Amino acid sequence: MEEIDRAIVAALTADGRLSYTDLAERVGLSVSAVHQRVRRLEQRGVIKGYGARVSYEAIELPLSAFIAIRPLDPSQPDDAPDRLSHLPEIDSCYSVAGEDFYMLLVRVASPAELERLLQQIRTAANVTTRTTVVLSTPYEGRPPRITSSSGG
Amino acid sequence: MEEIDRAIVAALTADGRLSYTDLAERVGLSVSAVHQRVRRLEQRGVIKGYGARVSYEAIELPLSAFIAIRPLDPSQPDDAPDRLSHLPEIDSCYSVAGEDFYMLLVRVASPAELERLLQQIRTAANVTTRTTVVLSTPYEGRPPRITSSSGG
DNA sequence: ACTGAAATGTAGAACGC
DNA sequence: GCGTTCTACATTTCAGT
Repeated sequence: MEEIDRAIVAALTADGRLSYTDLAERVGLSVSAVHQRVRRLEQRGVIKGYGARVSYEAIELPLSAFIAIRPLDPSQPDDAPDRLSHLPEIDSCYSVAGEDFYMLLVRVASPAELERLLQQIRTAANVTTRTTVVLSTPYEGRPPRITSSSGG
Repeated sequence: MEEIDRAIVAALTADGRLSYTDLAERVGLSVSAVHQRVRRLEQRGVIKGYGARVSYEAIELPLSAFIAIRPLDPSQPDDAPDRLSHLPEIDSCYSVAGEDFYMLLVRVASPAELERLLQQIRTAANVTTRTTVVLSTPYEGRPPRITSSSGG
Protein backbone atom coordinates (compact mmCIF):
# COMPACT_ATOMS: atom_id res chain seq x y z
CA MET A 1 0.00 0.00 0.00
CA GLU A 2 1.15 3.45 -0.82
CA GLU A 3 1.82 6.53 1.30
CA ILE A 4 -1.39 8.50 0.74
CA ASP A 5 -3.62 5.44 1.06
CA ARG A 6 -1.93 4.67 4.36
CA ALA A 7 -2.62 8.19 5.59
CA ILE A 8 -6.26 7.86 4.58
CA VAL A 9 -6.67 4.51 6.32
CA ALA A 10 -4.92 5.81 9.45
CA ALA A 11 -7.19 8.84 9.58
CA LEU A 12 -10.34 6.78 9.09
CA THR A 13 -9.44 4.17 11.71
CA ALA A 14 -9.01 6.99 14.23
CA ASP A 15 -12.16 8.83 13.13
CA GLY A 16 -14.51 6.92 10.89
CA ARG A 17 -16.80 9.89 10.36
CA LEU A 18 -14.19 12.27 8.93
CA SER A 19 -15.57 14.13 5.91
CA TYR A 20 -13.88 13.82 2.55
CA THR A 21 -13.18 17.53 2.81
CA ASP A 22 -11.20 17.09 6.05
CA LEU A 23 -9.52 13.99 4.69
CA ALA A 24 -8.51 15.85 1.54
CA GLU A 25 -6.89 18.63 3.56
CA ARG A 26 -4.92 16.17 5.67
CA VAL A 27 -3.49 14.19 2.78
CA GLY A 28 -3.05 17.13 0.41
CA LEU A 29 -5.27 16.04 -2.47
CA SER A 30 -8.52 17.28 -3.93
CA VAL A 31 -11.79 16.07 -2.46
CA SER A 32 -12.68 13.99 -5.51
CA ALA A 33 -9.28 12.29 -5.59
CA VAL A 34 -9.63 11.31 -1.93
CA HIS A 35 -13.17 10.12 -2.53
CA GLN A 36 -11.96 7.92 -5.38
CA ARG A 37 -9.21 6.46 -3.22
CA VAL A 38 -11.57 5.70 -0.35
CA ARG A 39 -13.95 3.93 -2.73
CA ARG A 40 -11.09 1.84 -4.07
CA LEU A 41 -9.89 1.00 -0.55
CA GLU A 42 -13.42 -0.15 0.28
CA GLN A 43 -13.75 -2.20 -2.91
CA ARG A 44 -10.36 -3.87 -2.40
CA GLY A 45 -11.41 -4.79 1.14
CA VAL A 46 -8.69 -2.74 2.84
CA ILE A 47 -11.51 -0.86 4.56
CA LYS A 48 -14.11 -3.48 5.50
CA GLY A 49 -16.66 -1.12 6.99
CA TYR A 50 -17.33 1.53 9.60
CA GLY A 51 -18.71 1.28 13.09
CA ALA A 52 -19.48 3.23 16.21
CA ARG A 53 -17.40 2.29 19.26
CA VAL A 54 -19.83 1.87 22.12
CA SER A 55 -19.65 1.51 25.88
CA TYR A 56 -20.69 -2.07 26.59
CA GLU A 57 -21.68 -1.03 30.10
CA ALA A 58 -24.03 1.56 28.67
CA ILE A 59 -25.72 -0.92 26.34
CA GLU A 60 -26.24 -3.31 29.24
CA LEU A 61 -23.60 -5.86 28.28
CA PRO A 62 -21.19 -5.16 31.17
CA LEU A 63 -19.67 -8.64 31.35
CA SER A 64 -17.02 -9.65 28.79
CA ALA A 65 -15.18 -12.96 28.76
CA PHE A 66 -12.69 -14.96 26.75
CA ILE A 67 -13.79 -18.52 26.08
CA ALA A 68 -11.16 -20.99 24.87
CA ILE A 69 -12.77 -23.98 23.18
CA ARG A 70 -11.64 -27.46 22.24
CA PRO A 71 -13.61 -30.19 20.48
CA LEU A 72 -14.72 -33.17 22.52
CA ASP A 73 -13.98 -35.31 19.49
CA PRO A 74 -10.97 -33.94 17.58
CA SER A 75 -11.50 -36.45 14.74
CA GLN A 76 -14.80 -34.80 13.73
CA PRO A 77 -14.85 -32.14 11.01
CA ASP A 78 -14.15 -28.84 12.71
CA ASP A 79 -16.79 -26.26 11.85
CA ALA A 80 -17.13 -24.64 15.26
CA PRO A 81 -17.09 -21.05 13.94
CA ASP A 82 -20.05 -21.78 11.65
CA ARG A 83 -21.89 -23.62 14.41
CA LEU A 84 -21.47 -20.67 16.74
CA SER A 85 -21.91 -17.71 14.41
CA HIS A 86 -25.63 -17.42 15.12
CA LEU A 87 -24.95 -16.48 18.75
CA PRO A 88 -24.99 -12.69 18.90
CA GLU A 89 -23.16 -12.68 22.24
CA ILE A 90 -19.99 -13.73 20.39
CA ASP A 91 -18.06 -10.60 19.41
CA SER A 92 -15.08 -12.38 17.84
CA CYS A 93 -13.84 -15.87 17.01
CA TYR A 94 -10.13 -16.55 16.54
CA SER A 95 -8.54 -19.81 15.43
CA VAL A 96 -5.46 -20.17 17.62
CA ALA A 97 -2.26 -22.16 18.01
CA GLY A 98 -1.68 -23.94 21.30
CA GLU A 99 -3.77 -26.29 23.38
CA ASP A 100 -7.10 -24.78 22.38
CA PHE A 101 -8.68 -24.64 18.94
CA TYR A 102 -10.52 -21.34 19.13
CA MET A 103 -10.67 -18.29 21.32
CA LEU A 104 -13.97 -16.45 21.57
CA LEU A 105 -14.61 -12.99 22.94
CA VAL A 106 -18.16 -12.68 24.26
CA ARG A 107 -20.29 -9.90 25.77
CA VAL A 108 -23.21 -10.67 28.08
CA ALA A 109 -25.48 -8.92 30.53
CA SER A 110 -24.81 -11.05 33.62
CA PRO A 111 -23.14 -14.16 35.04
CA ALA A 112 -26.43 -16.00 34.52
CA GLU A 113 -26.31 -15.17 30.82
CA LEU A 114 -22.70 -16.26 30.62
CA GLU A 115 -23.64 -19.61 32.11
CA ARG A 116 -26.47 -20.03 29.60
CA LEU A 117 -24.18 -18.99 26.74
CA LEU A 118 -21.52 -21.51 27.78
CA GLN A 119 -24.10 -24.29 27.71
CA GLN A 120 -25.24 -23.17 24.25
CA ILE A 121 -21.66 -23.10 22.98
CA ARG A 122 -20.88 -26.56 24.36
CA THR A 123 -23.93 -28.18 22.83
CA ALA A 124 -23.89 -26.27 19.53
CA ALA A 125 -20.24 -27.02 18.73
CA ASN A 126 -19.61 -30.18 20.83
CA VAL A 127 -16.70 -28.60 22.66
CA THR A 128 -15.29 -28.07 26.11
CA THR A 129 -14.81 -24.50 27.29
CA ARG A 130 -12.34 -22.67 29.50
CA THR A 131 -13.56 -19.21 30.43
CA THR A 132 -11.56 -16.17 31.51
CA VAL A 133 -13.72 -13.37 32.84
CA VAL A 134 -12.74 -9.78 32.01
CA LEU A 135 -12.70 -7.63 35.16
CA SER A 136 -12.01 -4.32 33.45
CA THR A 137 -10.78 -3.01 30.12
CA PRO A 138 -7.97 -0.45 30.43
CA TYR A 139 -8.08 0.02 26.66
CA GLU A 140 -9.57 -1.69 23.64
CA GLY A 141 -9.66 -1.38 19.87
CA ARG A 142 -6.89 1.17 19.56
CA PRO A 143 -6.08 2.35 16.04
CA PRO A 144 -3.15 0.42 14.60
CA ARG A 145 0.12 2.01 13.65
CA ILE A 146 0.17 2.09 9.87
CA THR A 147 3.76 1.75 8.71
CA SER A 148 5.73 2.64 5.59
CA SER A 149 8.48 0.08 6.03
CA SER A 150 8.05 -2.63 8.64
CA GLY A 151 9.88 -0.67 11.33
CA GLY A 152 8.70 -0.61 14.96
CA MET B 1 -31.52 3.14 27.72
CA GLU B 2 -34.67 3.61 25.79
CA GLU B 3 -36.04 1.98 22.64
CA ILE B 4 -35.15 4.62 20.02
CA ASP B 5 -31.68 5.22 21.44
CA ARG B 6 -31.04 1.50 21.24
CA ALA B 7 -32.12 1.46 17.61
CA ILE B 8 -29.78 4.37 16.87
CA VAL B 9 -26.83 2.72 18.60
CA ALA B 10 -27.54 -0.59 16.86
CA ALA B 11 -27.65 1.11 13.48
CA LEU B 12 -24.44 3.05 14.07
CA THR B 13 -22.47 0.04 15.34
CA ALA B 14 -23.40 -1.76 12.13
CA ASP B 15 -22.71 1.24 9.88
CA GLY B 16 -20.86 4.11 11.50
CA ARG B 17 -21.18 6.34 8.44
CA LEU B 18 -24.97 6.34 8.22
CA SER B 19 -26.29 9.83 7.58
CA TYR B 20 -28.71 11.40 10.03
CA THR B 21 -31.24 11.34 7.21
CA ASP B 22 -31.02 7.55 6.86
CA LEU B 23 -30.95 7.14 10.62
CA ALA B 24 -34.06 9.29 10.96
CA GLU B 25 -35.97 7.14 8.46
CA ARG B 26 -35.03 3.93 10.26
CA VAL B 27 -36.08 5.06 13.69
CA GLY B 28 -39.07 7.09 12.57
CA LEU B 29 -38.10 10.53 13.86
CA SER B 30 -37.13 13.80 12.24
CA VAL B 31 -33.52 14.42 11.30
CA SER B 32 -33.02 17.03 14.00
CA ALA B 33 -34.44 14.81 16.74
CA VAL B 34 -32.08 12.01 15.71
CA HIS B 35 -29.18 14.40 15.49
CA GLN B 36 -29.91 15.63 19.01
CA ARG B 37 -30.10 12.08 20.34
CA VAL B 38 -26.82 11.09 18.71
CA ARG B 39 -25.10 14.12 20.25
CA ARG B 40 -26.46 13.16 23.65
CA LEU B 41 -25.36 9.55 23.21
CA GLU B 42 -21.88 10.81 22.36
CA GLN B 43 -21.78 13.21 25.30
CA ARG B 44 -22.98 10.54 27.75
CA GLY B 45 -20.24 8.24 26.46
CA VAL B 46 -22.63 5.60 25.16
CA ILE B 47 -21.04 6.20 21.75
CA LYS B 48 -17.31 6.58 22.38
CA GLY B 49 -16.27 7.25 18.80
CA TYR B 50 -16.27 5.97 15.25
CA GLY B 51 -13.73 3.98 13.32
CA ALA B 52 -13.08 2.21 10.05
CA ARG B 53 -12.77 -1.57 10.27
CA VAL B 54 -9.67 -2.53 8.32
CA SER B 55 -8.09 -5.68 7.00
CA TYR B 56 -4.98 -6.20 9.10
CA GLU B 57 -3.47 -8.25 6.31
CA ALA B 58 -3.92 -5.36 3.93
CA ILE B 59 -2.21 -2.90 6.26
CA GLU B 60 0.71 -5.26 6.66
CA LEU B 61 -0.04 -6.43 10.20
CA PRO B 62 -0.96 -10.02 9.33
CA LEU B 63 0.07 -11.58 12.65
CA SER B 64 -2.24 -11.23 15.67
CA ALA B 65 -1.61 -12.79 19.08
CA PHE B 66 -3.01 -12.95 22.57
CA ILE B 67 -0.44 -12.30 25.27
CA ALA B 68 -1.34 -13.25 28.84
CA ILE B 69 0.84 -11.42 31.32
CA ARG B 70 1.69 -11.88 35.00
CA PRO B 71 3.95 -9.72 37.16
CA LEU B 72 7.30 -11.16 38.18
CA ASP B 73 6.80 -9.51 41.56
CA PRO B 74 3.09 -9.53 42.51
CA SER B 75 3.76 -7.35 45.59
CA GLN B 76 4.74 -4.37 43.42
CA PRO B 77 2.12 -1.76 42.49
CA ASP B 78 0.41 -3.00 39.36
CA ASP B 79 0.44 -0.38 36.62
CA ALA B 80 1.12 -2.65 33.67
CA PRO B 81 -1.54 -1.08 31.39
CA ASP B 82 0.05 2.37 31.80
CA ARG B 83 3.54 0.97 31.30
CA LEU B 84 2.46 -0.70 28.06
CA SER B 85 0.10 1.86 26.57
CA HIS B 86 2.84 3.52 24.51
CA LEU B 87 3.28 0.36 22.42
CA PRO B 88 1.15 0.84 19.30
CA GLU B 89 1.20 -2.89 18.54
CA ILE B 90 -1.16 -3.43 21.48
CA ASP B 91 -4.74 -3.30 20.21
CA SER B 92 -6.44 -4.05 23.54
CA CYS B 93 -5.61 -4.63 27.20
CA TYR B 94 -8.02 -6.54 29.45
CA SER B 95 -7.69 -7.08 33.20
CA VAL B 96 -8.77 -10.67 33.74
CA ALA B 97 -9.71 -13.15 36.46
CA GLY B 98 -7.75 -16.39 36.64
CA GLU B 99 -4.08 -17.20 36.71
CA ASP B 100 -3.01 -14.22 34.62
CA PHE B 101 -3.37 -10.52 35.41
CA TYR B 102 -3.92 -9.09 31.95
CA MET B 103 -4.71 -10.29 28.48
CA LEU B 104 -3.34 -8.29 25.56
CA LEU B 105 -4.36 -8.48 21.93
CA VAL B 106 -1.51 -7.42 19.66
CA ARG B 107 -1.00 -6.95 15.89
CA VAL B 108 2.43 -7.22 14.30
CA ALA B 109 3.99 -7.57 10.88
CA SER B 110 6.01 -10.75 11.48
CA PRO B 111 7.24 -13.33 14.01
CA ALA B 112 10.41 -11.27 14.39
CA GLU B 113 8.34 -8.25 15.41
CA LEU B 114 6.35 -10.37 17.83
CA GLU B 115 9.58 -11.52 19.46
CA ARG B 116 10.81 -7.95 19.78
CA LEU B 117 7.41 -6.83 21.15
CA LEU B 118 7.44 -9.60 23.78
CA GLN B 119 10.84 -8.45 24.98
CA GLN B 120 9.60 -4.87 25.17
CA ILE B 121 6.51 -5.93 27.14
CA ARG B 122 8.54 -8.02 29.60
CA THR B 123 11.03 -5.27 30.34
CA ALA B 124 8.54 -2.36 30.30
CA ALA B 125 6.09 -3.97 32.75
CA ASN B 126 8.33 -6.49 34.59
CA VAL B 127 6.09 -9.41 33.67
CA THR B 128 6.21 -12.92 32.27
CA THR B 129 4.25 -13.59 29.10
CA ARG B 130 2.35 -16.52 27.64
CA THR B 131 1.57 -16.03 23.98
CA THR B 132 -1.18 -17.60 21.87
CA VAL B 133 -0.76 -16.96 18.17
CA VAL B 134 -3.87 -16.33 16.08
CA LEU B 135 -3.90 -18.54 12.97
CA SER B 136 -7.00 -17.08 11.37
CA THR B 137 -9.98 -14.94 12.31
CA PRO B 138 -13.33 -16.45 11.27
CA TYR B 139 -15.04 -13.29 12.53
CA GLU B 140 -14.21 -10.28 14.65
CA GLY B 141 -15.84 -7.16 16.05
CA ARG B 142 -19.41 -8.15 15.26
CA PRO B 143 -22.07 -5.63 16.21
CA PRO B 144 -23.59 -6.51 19.58
CA ARG B 145 -27.21 -7.44 20.05
CA ILE B 146 -28.82 -4.44 21.70
CA THR B 147 -31.60 -5.69 23.91
CA SER B 148 -34.79 -4.28 25.41
CA SER B 149 -35.07 -6.71 28.29
CA SER B 150 -32.10 -8.94 29.11
CA GLY B 151 -33.37 -11.82 27.00
CA GLY B 152 -31.05 -13.95 24.80
C1' DA C 1 -4.85 9.36 -11.57
C1' DC C 2 -5.86 14.14 -10.29
C1' DT C 3 -8.45 18.71 -10.78
C1' DG C 4 -12.38 21.72 -10.90
C1' DA C 5 -16.99 22.66 -11.01
C1' DA C 6 -22.13 21.75 -11.01
C1' DA C 7 -26.09 19.54 -8.95
C1' DT C 8 -27.94 17.19 -5.22
C1' DG C 9 -28.05 15.97 -0.44
C1' DT C 10 -26.76 16.59 4.38
C1' DA C 11 -25.27 19.04 8.71
C1' DG C 12 -26.07 22.10 12.18
C1' DA C 13 -28.53 25.97 14.37
C1' DA C 14 -32.59 28.93 15.36
C1' DC C 15 -37.18 28.98 16.50
C1' DG C 16 -41.80 27.52 17.86
C1' DC C 17 -44.57 23.91 19.71
C1' DG D 1 -38.01 16.59 23.47
C1' DC D 2 -39.73 16.97 18.69
C1' DG D 3 -40.61 19.23 14.15
C1' DT D 4 -39.78 22.94 10.57
C1' DT D 5 -37.11 26.00 8.19
C1' DC D 6 -32.94 27.94 6.46
C1' DT D 7 -27.95 28.55 5.32
C1' DA D 8 -23.56 26.65 4.83
C1' DC D 9 -21.16 22.80 3.78
C1' DA D 10 -20.39 18.02 2.05
C1' DT D 11 -21.12 14.35 -1.23
C1' DT D 12 -21.26 12.66 -5.68
C1' DT D 13 -20.89 12.78 -10.57
C1' DC D 14 -18.90 14.28 -14.75
C1' DA D 15 -15.99 16.58 -18.18
C1' DG D 16 -11.24 17.83 -18.92
C1' DT D 17 -6.22 17.10 -18.54
